[in-house]
Amino acid sequence: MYEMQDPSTSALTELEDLWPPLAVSAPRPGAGTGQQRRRRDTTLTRDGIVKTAVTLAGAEGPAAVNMRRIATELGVGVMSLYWYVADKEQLLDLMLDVVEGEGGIAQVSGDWEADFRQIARQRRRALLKHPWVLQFMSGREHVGPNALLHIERSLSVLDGLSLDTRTALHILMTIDTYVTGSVLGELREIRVEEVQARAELDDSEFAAGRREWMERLNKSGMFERVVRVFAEGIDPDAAQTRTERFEFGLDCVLAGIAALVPTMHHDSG
Amino acid sequence: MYEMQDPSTSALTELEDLWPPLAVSAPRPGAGTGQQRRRRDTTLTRDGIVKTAVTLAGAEGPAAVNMRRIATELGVGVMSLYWYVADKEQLLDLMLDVVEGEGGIAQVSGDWEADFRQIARQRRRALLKHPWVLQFMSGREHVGPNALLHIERSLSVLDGLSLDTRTALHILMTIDTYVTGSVLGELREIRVEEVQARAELDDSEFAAGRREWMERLNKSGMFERVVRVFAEGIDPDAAQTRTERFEFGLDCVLAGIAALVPTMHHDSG
DNA sequence: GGTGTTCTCGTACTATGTACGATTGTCATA
DNA sequence: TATGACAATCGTACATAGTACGAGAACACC
Repeated sequence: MYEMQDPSTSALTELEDLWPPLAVSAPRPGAGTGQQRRRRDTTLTRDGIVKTAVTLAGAEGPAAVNMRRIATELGVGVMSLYWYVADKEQLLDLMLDVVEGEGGIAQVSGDWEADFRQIARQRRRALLKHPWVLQFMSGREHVGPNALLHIERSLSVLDGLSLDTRTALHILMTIDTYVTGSVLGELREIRVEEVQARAELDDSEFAAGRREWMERLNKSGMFERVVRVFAEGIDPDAAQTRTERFEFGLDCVLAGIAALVPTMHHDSG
Repeated sequence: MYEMQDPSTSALTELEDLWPPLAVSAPRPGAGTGQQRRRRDTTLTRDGIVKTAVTLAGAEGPAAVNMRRIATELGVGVMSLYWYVADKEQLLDLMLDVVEGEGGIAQVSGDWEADFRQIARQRRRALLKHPWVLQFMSGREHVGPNALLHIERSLSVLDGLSLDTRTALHILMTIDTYVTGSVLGELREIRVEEVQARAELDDSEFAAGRREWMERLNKSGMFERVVRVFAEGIDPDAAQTRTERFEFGLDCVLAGIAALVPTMHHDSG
């Protein structure tokens, strides 16, 4: 299933004051600084809470991320968490930014196409490693410090092309959009596969249901091509196929950008 | 805010038996067929429930979609819903497929690039019109009949290129991936804008907080380019910019595909 | 009227997030 | 060393979800 991991939240504390206003207010005065006040062996800290939440999400899925469970995991009372975290929303924001910062900062080689390919792959890897991220991300703003670092780094890749700012942003978001959407689809596929695998254990009924479904689709006459796709059978190496597909799409996007760069707005400077 | 709308769920009933097994089991025997049994003026039906839920989501956002509220809206007891719908998950699946079928089926012109552009735009429009869809979609499989129709139609666009099935699927998913990811980002932006607009009413504090934030970013020295982007100011016509950006990315994706088509695997037939 | 099926829904249980406020440990000062 | 202020902890309680259970009403057919 998932492997336990030890998320590095080191960057979290030092960048703490780079969060936008209203998003992640600092903990109550003096909280999290750790040292002076301690009454139990395991001092509670915001980082500790976030780290636990991330680990928990990775190990048992997003559903396990609830305040009571986190508190239990840390051996503290539920409401103690609220000293360090305004509410669950804020905790989720903090969790997301941990993942955002996980990959570290890639080197910029000067070849923007290669650089973007690298960045895109790394981001895909991170999102696949933490399937819960997209679940929590949908519908959140998320401009934590590590997300900003990601943007800054990506913008720097385009330095050589002297594009104007808006165009550069378009390019970034186009790529990021592709990666996000892609992983979203991949995770959906993976989940479906898991369901199938589980159902195929007592396969008779499931397989029969599925066959009957295909039958109905076929009879309706409206799904000629879809039926053909299904008939080709399940992919023996689905993961490999997904990677290929990702690379394929990435090729398309990058090739498209490369083709259009000459026609783009350039910096007037 | 949102406008009330009357989702056309007509296609829902006739396509009901095209759902995959395990996903959306039919309602209890004879339920939803409507006619014979009625005891109150407003006969409860599965379609009616789904339609109400969709309208509710559009009018008051995804948070308003809960069983008690839907029941109230229909003037029935909460548990009555469960005669027609296995659980909330199933209801969400049904809701998604309503939106999926909303745009109707586009004509296929023969120019695959133009056709895909059309399909992509239509899908974007649908997703922007129902912002709750992506919220509910993330992490669901969703292969309802209307989704299948969408796939079938898209596959038919590629008929002329005689690509092998897998490659054709790659292309579809690349485009769909782009659209999904794009709208995901757009909605996030829109939500942020709403928050800002609301906060700018009592602007002093918000503006100050924001200014201070930029200050901190600037001082850290790590966000040269990001700060420059922010400094350029907020977009006066954000919606227009988003459309431009969408079209820009779509151009990139399509251009990329066009460039790579000659190198792709083709049908052996 | 009797009987079985279809449909309705009140009640109650199980999560959840979190407001409130009592309580306790710690430090700076008197 | 005593004391007051503050940092931090957490038990209790409430509101809002989904939904299991099973009693009963309405209906069809005999």
